Amino acid sequence: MAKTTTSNHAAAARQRGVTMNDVAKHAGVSRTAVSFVLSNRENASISEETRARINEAVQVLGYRPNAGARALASQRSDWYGIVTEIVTAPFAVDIIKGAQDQAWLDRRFLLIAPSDQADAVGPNQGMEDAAIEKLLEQRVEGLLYAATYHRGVHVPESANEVPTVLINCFDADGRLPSIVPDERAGGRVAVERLLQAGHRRIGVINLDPDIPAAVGRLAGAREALADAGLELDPELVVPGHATADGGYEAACEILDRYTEKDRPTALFCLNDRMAMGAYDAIKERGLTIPGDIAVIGFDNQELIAAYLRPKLTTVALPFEKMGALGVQTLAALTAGQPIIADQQLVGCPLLERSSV
Amino acid sequence: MAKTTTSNHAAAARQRGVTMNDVAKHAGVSRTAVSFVLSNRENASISEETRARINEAVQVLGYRPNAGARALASQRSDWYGIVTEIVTAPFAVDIIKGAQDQAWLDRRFLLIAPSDQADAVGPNQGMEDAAIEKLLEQRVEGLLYAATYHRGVHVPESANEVPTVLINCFDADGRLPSIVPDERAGGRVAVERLLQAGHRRIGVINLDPDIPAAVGRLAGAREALADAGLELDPELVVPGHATADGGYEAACEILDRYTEKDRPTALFCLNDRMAMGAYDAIKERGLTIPGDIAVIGFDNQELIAAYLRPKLTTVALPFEKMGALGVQTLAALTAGQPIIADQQLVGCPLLERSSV
DNA sequence: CCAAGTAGGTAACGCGCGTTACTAGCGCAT
DNA sequence: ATGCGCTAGTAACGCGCGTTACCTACTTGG
Repeated sequence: MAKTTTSNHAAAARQRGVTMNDVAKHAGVSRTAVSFVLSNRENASISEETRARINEAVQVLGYRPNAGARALASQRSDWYGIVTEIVTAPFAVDIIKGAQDQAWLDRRFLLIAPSDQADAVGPNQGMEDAAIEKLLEQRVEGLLYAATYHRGVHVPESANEVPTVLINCFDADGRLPSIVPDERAGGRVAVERLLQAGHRRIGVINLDPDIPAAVGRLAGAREALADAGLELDPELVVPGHATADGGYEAACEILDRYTEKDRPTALFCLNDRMAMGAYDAIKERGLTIPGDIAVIGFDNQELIAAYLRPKLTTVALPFEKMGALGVQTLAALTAGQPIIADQQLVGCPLLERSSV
Repeated sequence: MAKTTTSNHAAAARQRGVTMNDVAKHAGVSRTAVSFVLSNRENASISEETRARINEAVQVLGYRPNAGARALASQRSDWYGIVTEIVTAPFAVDIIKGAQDQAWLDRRFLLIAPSDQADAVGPNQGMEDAAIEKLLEQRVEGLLYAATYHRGVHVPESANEVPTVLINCFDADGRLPSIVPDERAGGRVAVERLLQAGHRRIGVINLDPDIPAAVGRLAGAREALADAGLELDPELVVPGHATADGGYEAACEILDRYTEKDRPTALFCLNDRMAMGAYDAIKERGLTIPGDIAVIGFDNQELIAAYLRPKLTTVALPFEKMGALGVQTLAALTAGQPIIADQQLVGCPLLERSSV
C-alpha cells in the first residue's frame, strides 16, 4: 500500500519534472547539499544522516537529473558523436555497436548522425557537414567518423573543432588519427590456412586492385606463399566485380580455364559476396566444397557466411573492435593524452567454418 | 585573404564557444535582439538593417547555438529516443534508419539507446530500464520501442512518462499505440503472385506457427487461394526451423515426398533464410528455379535475397516506413493530437526478382 | 499642441544545475 | 575571554538561452 502511494507520487511528480530544489525541500536541506551528495563530492562534508535523508528524498520523488542542465553548468557533455555514410550498411552498424557499447561502459552517450539522408539533394558532402554541425550543436566532446569500406577520405573542416578519430578509413590529408583493419595480416592468415590444409595451387578472386583492401589482402597472400617457398601465379589472380555475380563469373573463368589436374584446389575470394557466387559456379560443375575445391572468403558478412552451405570459412573484419577502440582513443584524446599512433591496425581473425 | 582571416577568426572563437552575447556585442545590439532574429520570431520588430548586421555577425564569428542551453530555456528538447533490443540486428537497423530520416526531416534528433550491451549481466530487462532511464535523463519528448521480430512485448513502466510508440511489436498489456507490418496482406500478395504465374499446387515452408508472422502470412495465403477457388492442402504446409538449414530440410522433405506429377510447382517460404536453404535442396535435385520450382520468400533480407542466384522474389517487411511512421505518430502525440489508431498496419510490398 | 499608437528595440527573470566563497556552531588550547 | 581549527552545511553566481515586460523614439489624427 505504502509502496503504491509512493510510486504514484513519483509518477505524478515526474510529469512536471522533479528538480533538485524539490529534493532539497523534501529533505529539508539546501540544493547545494543535494548536488554534493548526488555528485559524490570528495571534500564535501555532509553527515551520514542528511546524506541518507537526501537519498531517500531522491527515491521518493523519483528525481532524475537533467542531463542538459548538467552539461550546461559543468561545461562538459559526456557525449560523443559518430557520423557515418550509410547508417544501414551492414558494416557501419557493427562499428556503431562497438562504439556504442564502449561508450556505455564509459558512461558516455553516443549520438549517431546520418550523413546520407534518403532524400538528400545534391552532393553528399552537404549532408555530412550538416550532420557534423548538428552534433557540434549538441556540444559533443569528440567525433568519430566511420566509412563503410576501408579507404581514404576527406573529412569536413568543421570536424577539426573537437578531437576526431577515423574508423575504417584514413585521412587523405593525413592529420587525423585513424583505426583501420590490418588487411595484410588478414590476407596472410587466410592463405596460411589454405596452405595448412595442403593446398599448393590457390586461385584468387580479386577486388578492384586499387582499393586498400585488395592491395593489403593480396600482399598478405604473397607473404604467406613466400613463407612456404611458393609464389603467387599471376594467372591465378582473376579480377572480379565485388558482387555475387562477379564472383560467379570469375570462378567460372578460373575453373573452366584448366584441366582437372592444373585446376587450383582452393579459391581465396577477397570478399564473401564473391565467395557466394563462387559457390554456385563450383556446385554447378558438380564439384564439392571443400572436397574438390576449398573456398575461403573475407569480411565475414554474417548473413552470407553463416548461411551458405557449407558454411563459409572467412576472415572477419573487426568492426566492433574498431568502434570500441575508436571510443577509447577519443577518450584518451579528450583527456588530453597524446595520440598513441597516427594509425592503429586491428587484427582480422580467421573464422573457421566448413569450406576449407 | 580576407576570407582566410575570417575563417581563422571563426575557428579560434569556436574553441571557447561563441555565445549569443558575443554575437550581440559584435553587432552592437542586445542579446534579446539576436535571439529574436535567430528564432525567427513573428511579432518581433527588428529592422531589416539590424537583422542583416546580426546575421553577418553570426557568420563572421561562426556562432553555433548550444542545443542544451536552448532545451533548458525553452523546456523542449526536440529529441526523441529509440530503444531496441539488438542494435545490430539487420532489421532493427532499418527501423532506426527510417526513424532517423524522418526525425531529421522534422528537425529533431533521434537518440539511440542499446538495450543489449555486449557484457550485460543478468536479465535483459535491467538493461532496457537503464537505457530508457538514460534517455529520459536527456529529456527526450517521446520514446520509440522497437522489436526485431513482430511480437507482443512488455514495455518497462518508466516508458509511461512520455508518449511512447511501439514499432514492429505490440503492447501485450494493450495500452500503447503500435505500428506493425500487415503480415496477412503480405502473405496474400505472395500467393497471389504465384497463382498469377499459373501455379496451383503451392508448398509452404512454415515458421513457428504461434508467432504473429506465421499466423498472419498463412492466413493471407489461405485468403488468396480461396479467392481463386482453391484450398490450402494441409499436407503441403511443412514446419521449418527459421534458418537456411531449416529451409533446406523442409524443402527436401516436401520435394522427396511426391512424384514429379504431384510435386508442388512453387514454394512459399515464410522467410528468406529458409528460402536460401530451399534453393540448395532444389538445385541439388537437378531442378531449376523458377523453371521447375518457383520460390517466393518473405522479409526481403537484402544480403540474401539480392545475391541468391537467381535473385529471390520476396515480400518486403516495411521497416523503414514503420520507423518513419513511428516518428510521425510520436510527433502527433507530443503535439497533443489524439491517437490515430491503436494499431497501424503497414503494407508489405512484393519485390519482383527472378525466382518466380 | 496633445493623446494615442507603432516601430524598434532592451532589461531582467528563470530554466536546472555545478561550483566557489562564505558562515554558523562547537570543541579545545591558550 | 580569545583565537584557532574543524564539521556541516548554505548563499550566490554563472552556464547559454527563451521569453515577458517594459521603455524610448517617432509618427499620426484630432
